Amino acid sequence: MAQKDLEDLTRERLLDEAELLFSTKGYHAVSIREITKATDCNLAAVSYHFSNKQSLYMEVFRSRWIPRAKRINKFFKKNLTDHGSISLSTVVHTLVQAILAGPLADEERQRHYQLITRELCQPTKAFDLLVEEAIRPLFKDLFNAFRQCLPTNIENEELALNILNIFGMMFYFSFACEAITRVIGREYDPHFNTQFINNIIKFSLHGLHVNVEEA
Amino acid sequence: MAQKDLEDLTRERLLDEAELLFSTKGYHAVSIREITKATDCNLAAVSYHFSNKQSLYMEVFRSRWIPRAKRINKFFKKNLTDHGSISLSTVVHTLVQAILAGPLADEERQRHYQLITRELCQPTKAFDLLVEEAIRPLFKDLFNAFRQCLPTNIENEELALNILNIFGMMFYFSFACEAITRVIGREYDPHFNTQFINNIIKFSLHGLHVNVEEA
DNA sequence: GTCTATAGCAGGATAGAC
DNA sequence: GTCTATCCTGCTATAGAC
Repeated sequence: MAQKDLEDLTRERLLDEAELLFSTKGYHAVSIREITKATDCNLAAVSYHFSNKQSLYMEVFRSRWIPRAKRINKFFKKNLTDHGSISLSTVVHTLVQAILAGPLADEERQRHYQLITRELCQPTKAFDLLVEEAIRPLFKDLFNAFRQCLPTNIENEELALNILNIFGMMFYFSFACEAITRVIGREYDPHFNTQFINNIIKFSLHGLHVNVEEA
Repeated sequence: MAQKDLEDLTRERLLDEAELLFSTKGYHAVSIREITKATDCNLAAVSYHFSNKQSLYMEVFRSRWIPRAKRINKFFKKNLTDHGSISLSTVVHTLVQAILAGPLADEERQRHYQLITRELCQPTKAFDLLVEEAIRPLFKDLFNAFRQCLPTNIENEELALNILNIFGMMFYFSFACEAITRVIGREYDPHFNTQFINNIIKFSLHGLHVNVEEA
C-alpha cells in the first residue's frame, strides 16, 4: 500500500511538472530530461509510467486539464441555478466569474489557458478530446442559458459568434498576461484583476446589445 | 548584379519559408533542415545568411512581421483621415477592417497573428522589438482616435481595457481559426468572414457603451 | 554564395540490473 | 518501480572544397 502510494506520487508529480513546463514552454521546447529533473526522478520514469512523451502530454489533458475544465463548468452551472431567475446579466456575470475568478488559483488559471491556447493555435489530437469532453458541453449549456434571456429574434449564428467574442476577451487576458503587462505597464495584482474582469462583464453586456439594468 | 539578385532570392525565400513554418508549428518544432528543404536550398544557407536559427527567427520579425504591421497601421490611419469627421463608429469600423480585412490576404493574416500569438503566450526578445516598432505606435494612434469621439469622462484605464477587449476578439478569430472551425463546424469562407467581422464591429460598438447611429 | 562532410551534442527510447 | 547505461536518431553549427 505504501508502495502503491509511492508509485502514484511519482506519477502524479510527473504530471504536475509536465503540465507546468508544457504550458509555459510548449511541447517541443520541453524535453523528458527537463521534466524528470524538475520532478527529481529518473529519466526512465516517463517511459515506465506513460510509455512515451506524446502519451504523457495527452495524459496531462486527460487527468489535469479536463477535470479542471469540468470543475469550471460545474461551478458555472451551480452558480447559475442558485440564482432564481436567469437574466442576461446573471449569465454573463456567472460565466466570466467562472472562467476568470472561479475555482482556480491564479497560476493554475494561467497554466490552464496557456495550454489550451497552444492547442487553439495548432490543434493536435488532444484538442479533439477537449472539444468532446469539456468545450462542447460548456458551449451547449451557455447556448441554452443565453437563449432563456435573450430576445428570440437573435439567430443561432449570431449568438454563437457573441459567445466566441466573450471567450476571445477572456482567453486574451489569461494567456497574454505577461505581454499585456509589458505593453500597458501594469502587473496583474488583485486590483487590476477585478478591474479587467468587471470591464469584460460590462463590455459583454453592452456588446450583447440589450439594454440591461445592473444586477 | 545577377549574382546579387540570386543571393537575395535565396535569402528572401528562406525568410518566407521560415515565417510560414515558425507560425504554423512554433520555433522549437521547426528545424533548420526543414526550412532549407522547403526552400530547396542547402542546409548551410541559414548559417551563411543569418548565422544561426535564433537570428533567422528575429529577422523574420524584422523584415516580414514589422513591415506588415506598419502597413496595417498606415492603412488604419489613412482610412481614418479619409473620413472627414471622426465618429466612434468610424474608428471601430476602420480598426476592425484594417486588422481583419485590410491590406493582408487571408493566409498572410493567419500567419501574421499566429506568429504574434506565440509571442503573446511566451514573449521572447522578439516581442520587445514588436512592442517598440509596431504595437505601441498603433496603440497610441488608437488611443488618440478614441479620445476624440468618446465622452471625456471615460478614464484612460477603462479605455485601454476596452481596446484590449477588441484586440482579444480579433486575435481570437485569427489565430484560433482551425479550432473554431472544428467547434462550430463552419469553414472560414468569405461569407463567414464578413459575418464575424461585422459581428465584432457591432459587439465592440455596443460594448463601448455609447449609443451610436449606423455609419 | 553554395555545397558536402562532419564534428559535437541533445534528444527519445529501451534493455537490463537492482 | 526505480535506476544506470547505452543505442541511435536528428539537431545545430562549422570547416573547407568548389
